[in-house]
Amino acid sequence: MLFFGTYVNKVDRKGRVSVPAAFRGALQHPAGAPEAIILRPSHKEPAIDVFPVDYFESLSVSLADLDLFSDEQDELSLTLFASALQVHFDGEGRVLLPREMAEAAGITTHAAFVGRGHIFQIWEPAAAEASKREAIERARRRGVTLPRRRPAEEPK
Amino acid sequence: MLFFGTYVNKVDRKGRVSVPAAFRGALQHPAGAPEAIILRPSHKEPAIDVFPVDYFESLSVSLADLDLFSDEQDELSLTLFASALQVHFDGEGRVLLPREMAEAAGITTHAAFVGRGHIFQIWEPAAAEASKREAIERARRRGVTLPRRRPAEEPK
DNA sequence: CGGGAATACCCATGCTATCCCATAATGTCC
DNA sequence: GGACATTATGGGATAGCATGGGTATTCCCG
Repeated sequence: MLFFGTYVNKVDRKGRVSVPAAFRGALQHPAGAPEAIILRPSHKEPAIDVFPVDYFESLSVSLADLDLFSDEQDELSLTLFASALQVHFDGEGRVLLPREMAEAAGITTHAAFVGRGHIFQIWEPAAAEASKREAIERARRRGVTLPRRRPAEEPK
Repeated sequence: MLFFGTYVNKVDRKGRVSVPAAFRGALQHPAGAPEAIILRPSHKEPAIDVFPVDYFESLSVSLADLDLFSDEQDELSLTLFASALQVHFDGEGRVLLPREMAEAAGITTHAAFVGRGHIFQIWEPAAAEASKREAIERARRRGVTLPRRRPAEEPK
């Protein structure tokens, strides 16, 4: 399932937000209602990356193949797990935004849920809007098309 | 179950700290509440490595695959077992930090619990923060972010 | 053996997260 | 277009968590 579109929801005074129903639907847990999601501060943008639990687990499987005390395992496990958090839905489909992540993303009263395919992000709405605009502008200037494969790296 | 996230808890004057509830939950002991964990000074970082008892036991099994009396077996068994300690939870989910390990990690009034997948670590909070930041920075520079497969090796 | 320290067990407390119910707004189906 | 289901939101009550301290017990050193 993929995550599409942008939705802005309110953050209540307890720090809760409803995850858009469209996204909850895309989370379709095998056994009925989705239970939880994984949050992680985005390392490139002032936003929170959100992973479905099983997608995140597929990322972490590769770690199990690495030798326990290798440098590689060390570094990856630290970046992957140390700043990630699992949060659970309440009965109404809301989650509690971890204070620290919300602050880092500048989120206060409203949160923008931005679909990005296999994952989605949570932004401060104005920042999300600005970033989107900027990305579109950059893409236009560059004449980006739609590569079917991942480009080697960005020019800059 | 995996260990996620970073939590900072207070060390009381008797040297006790609450293990974060999220971690206790991940310890899921078959027979109800988790009983104990294994602590070991990390040999690469100023921190305490923490293993669930059964995971630690599974490590010792793989150790048995190495030739007895080989240098490798010798070295590993020494580092792995000689300085390891088992500590028990009290009724409130706290453990007593062994003085020596706490000192070696520079832990005084606060302890940071850092999830790393199958294990977690206990750090002095500022040191944990610094190390995490560094690892993320290094990973980003290498372009290794969230690999789904084991990266062959870094280009550079 | 006796005394002191370190440890384990117990209870108390403020705080936060979670559960549960209520309501308004929106969308859907026939 | 009207009845109903779903969604987003709000708030009160409760349970769980982190923390503090008192006290009994054990261990060790003399």
